[in-house]
Amino acid sequence: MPVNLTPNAIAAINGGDVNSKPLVQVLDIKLIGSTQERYRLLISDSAASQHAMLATQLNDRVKTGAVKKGSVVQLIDYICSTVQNRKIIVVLNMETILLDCEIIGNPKMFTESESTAQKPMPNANLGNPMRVNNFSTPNSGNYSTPTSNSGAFRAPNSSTFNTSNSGTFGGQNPSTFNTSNSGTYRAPNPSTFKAPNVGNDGQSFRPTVQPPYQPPPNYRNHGPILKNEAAARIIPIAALNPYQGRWAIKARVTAKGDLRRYNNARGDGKVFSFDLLDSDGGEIRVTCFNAVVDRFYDTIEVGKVYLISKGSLKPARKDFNHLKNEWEIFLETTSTVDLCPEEDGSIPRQQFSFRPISDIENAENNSIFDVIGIVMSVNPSVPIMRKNGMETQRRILNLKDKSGRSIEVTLWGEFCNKEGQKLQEMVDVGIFPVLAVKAGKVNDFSGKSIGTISSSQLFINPEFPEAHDLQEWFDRGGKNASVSISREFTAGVF
DNA sequence: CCCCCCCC
Repeated sequence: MPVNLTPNAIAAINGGDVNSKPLVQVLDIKLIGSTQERYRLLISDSAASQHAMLATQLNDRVKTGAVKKGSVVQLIDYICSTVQNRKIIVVLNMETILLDCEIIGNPKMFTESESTAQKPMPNANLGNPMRVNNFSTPNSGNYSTPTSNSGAFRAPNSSTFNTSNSGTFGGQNPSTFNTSNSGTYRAPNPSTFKAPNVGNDGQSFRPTVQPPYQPPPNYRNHGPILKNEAAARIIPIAALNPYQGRWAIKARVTAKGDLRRYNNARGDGKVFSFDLLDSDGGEIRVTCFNAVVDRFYDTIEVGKVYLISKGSLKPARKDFNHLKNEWEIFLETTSTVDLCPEEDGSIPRQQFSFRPISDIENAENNSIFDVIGIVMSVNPSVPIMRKNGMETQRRILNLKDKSGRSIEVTLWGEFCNKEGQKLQEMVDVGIFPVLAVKAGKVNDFSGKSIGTISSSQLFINPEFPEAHDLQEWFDRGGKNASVSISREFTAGVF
């Protein structure tokens, strides 16, 4: 991951700076000290390097592997002092931003002569002029077009798409739409399509590490701020780990699970989870229990962007969590969740990895798929009594794609009354809408079908290139030919 | 700390 170390940081610290919280890289770590165990680091700002003593309370960071050779760290509390006529940096507190990183730049050992010539350290981490951000388009919350829409969708302006190898930018450029080879692409925010085509010049990528999180104005200036409560830097979700002290992430909610109550040997309680995606494509599940549910459940809305900090990281249980992250965040009462009211076009609404329906034929039971197809028929919602005695809604529809296969899609719960209802109304008047299913779960009861789970999302007539291709295929005759891979062909109105 | 994702 690309990182910009703070330019001139070493010289600035030698010149007395104690406030800049620079990003530096750890080039080396040595255990020293005779009476007390102590670590000496060699730190670099990519141009200059210098030795630094680690405060002993941070020894565990080295021992647990939370910081190692190559790590990019943010110095939080530090001071340059002279020991035996040599200047040395003492690191009192720091955060690991990236655990592993190639050596950045070609740092040379810092010398005093440079210190006299030191320039003020630019506050490079407090803002990035390259950053393309903050489209003012309101947050629409979903891609769905209104029911009254004829089913036609507006093809996005092709000039805002980058169908070549845009991997260099990692999808960070909000105007970039990476549809290269893997079949994975990141659905841009709708506002992206209306944005001017800026930043494709190769100059506009921004470092992965983002500016420090500033608390909302109404929480500022409420008495003195303790030094260790200074704003945590926003880091990529992909860089989160349990050994990190303070962190903040800025991410969009891509899915929100229902509030569930449980009763087990440990007692009873309530729980809900939601899924996050950030501008670097990192994803992670967040879970809240009991009092924390009360605190955050109503705040969290799908499609909105939040600044989140002070949660704890636990290993993700892969059997219950399909997100690409080995960790899961548990929020606590001290955690903060702050809505970012301004739309951030750099964070996609979803990342898709569409697979042809024909692939599901041989897919493992319970595997998770993203599919996109044309809705051929929609059955009415029916109440289903669950084995635990709770009633829920079920609605089955039939989805067909260019692979020439169709499949039953089972909507559960609220999906029946929201998207399901809308889809039924469209099909009832002869419109065959495009439906994208994010994170559907494969079921193999008598043939294959796919069902919604709490992480699922449905998009009706989305403005994706795939949707456009599908519609064309459909109009050219795809409408009339397909083979179902589900147990019964849901004979519909076509 | 949950862990349900449902039905035939």
